[in-house]
Amino acid sequence: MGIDFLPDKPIYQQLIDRITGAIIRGTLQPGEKLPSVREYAVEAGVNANTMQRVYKELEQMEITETRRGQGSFVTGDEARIAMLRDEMKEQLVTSFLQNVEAFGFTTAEIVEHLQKRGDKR
Amino acid sequence: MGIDFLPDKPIYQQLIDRITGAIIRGTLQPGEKLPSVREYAVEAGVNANTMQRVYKELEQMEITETRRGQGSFVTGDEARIAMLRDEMKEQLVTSFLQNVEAFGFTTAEIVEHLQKRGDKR
Amino acid sequence: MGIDFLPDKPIYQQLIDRITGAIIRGTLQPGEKLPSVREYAVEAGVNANTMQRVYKELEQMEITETRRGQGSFVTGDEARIAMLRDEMKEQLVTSFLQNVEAFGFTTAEIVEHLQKRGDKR
Amino acid sequence: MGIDFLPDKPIYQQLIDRITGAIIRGTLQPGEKLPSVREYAVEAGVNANTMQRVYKELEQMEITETRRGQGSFVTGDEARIAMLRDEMKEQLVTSFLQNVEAFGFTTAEIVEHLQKRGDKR
DNA sequence: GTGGTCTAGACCACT
DNA sequence: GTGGTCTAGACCACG
Repeated sequence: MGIDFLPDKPIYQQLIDRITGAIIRGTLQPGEKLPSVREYAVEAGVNANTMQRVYKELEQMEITETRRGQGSFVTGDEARIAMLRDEMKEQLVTSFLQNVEAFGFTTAEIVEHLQKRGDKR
Repeated sequence: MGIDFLPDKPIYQQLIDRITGAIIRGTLQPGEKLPSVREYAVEAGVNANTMQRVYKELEQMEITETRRGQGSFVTGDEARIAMLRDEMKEQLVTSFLQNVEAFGFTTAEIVEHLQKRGDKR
Repeated sequence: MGIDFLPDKPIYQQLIDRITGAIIRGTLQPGEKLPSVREYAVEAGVNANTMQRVYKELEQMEITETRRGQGSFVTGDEARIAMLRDEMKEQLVTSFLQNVEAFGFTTAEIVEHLQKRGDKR
Repeated sequence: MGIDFLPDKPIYQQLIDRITGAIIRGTLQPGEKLPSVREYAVEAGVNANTMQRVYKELEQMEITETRRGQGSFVTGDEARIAMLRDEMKEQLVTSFLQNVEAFGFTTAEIVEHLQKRGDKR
């Protein structure tokens, strides 16, 4: 109980990423109920307001739905989830490539390094 | 005049990255003199305090040296630069892989996407 | 079975509006019996407590009467219904005009838009 | 000093509407600087966090831009503002018509009432 | 018991 | 001095 958060990224952002990841991965299924704000807050070891903000942003991203008095649910719209997956991948790769270029590496060089590292796991 | 900065990364950090990149790439040669704080601040369109901080941090990373009354210079220590290059690459790839895993993508899938994107430019 | 509710207005309020509308429109006649709380709750797909609250508020507005053991009935007082109709219209228009002004639109501009939209249906 | 807020609408929402209205109306010009979060909070008589939330949502709506350490500014993109104006009008009219129909009034009847009221001002 | 709003106040990052 | 994050805790609206 209690999640380890990185120091240089907002906690609420890390929580959003974590939940988004679980949905993309299928750990959280379409239509599945999320823990209540308060439950999750305790589990993650953060303040309930922080968790509330997380859920609110997830809803604005249209990847969860909130039903008053009933809780939050993963969207049932599987196409939306598939789209989200692509968006995340795109975004991940784009910002990575921006950095790669900013530092003057070639894509080939990086991919090589990447595969070496990826294989070891 | 004026650099385009990304909105969600500190400006001073982006400037550090930019200069570091130029050194790694060789655009800035070992021992070469950097522009003065004021010059560079004007050129980049940022506050002089911000630029001052950038130079200070570069010096702490030991990739530039400040000679009193003469300005800042890229370190002449080429081994240090080569090391820096490797550090940056390592760090870039590591944090990327962390994200890739966090979101449940496979390295293979990402590399494929990466190559598609990298080729087009 | 099951009514589509707007997400940002209380369900009980939407139900009150819906029944009030039916009475104003004459779909529900003066003196006519309303469905039982349970029946209507099932039909609308809401919690019975919610429906209970709806009926209670309708009675407080004096547009329905509850006869013990027999159920709820639309008031027989037709003058009351006519008055209700005017009240609703007044209230609707007033709050609309408040918004129109708050956002700096002119009444003429809005009416024009309104007629365009109203005609198409 | 201190704004009068309606009791049945979130304060932060009313503040968003108020600022949006000022922008649409031109009271706040494109590119103009908004008061700082703290200043406005004092002026409106609300907590600084509430105001912060308001500014954040305005930014998400892309009608203001935040520059770190410098404050918030109305977007300079006039097309965006024009679009916003249309969106607001559309939304206002749509929700109004929904209510009109829900209560069984005809558009003609309402427009007539609206013009009578609008003329008196 | 659920989510939503608001306040109060601390502390940090950035320019 | 600016915006951004986080905590703590109260109170309300809803089902």
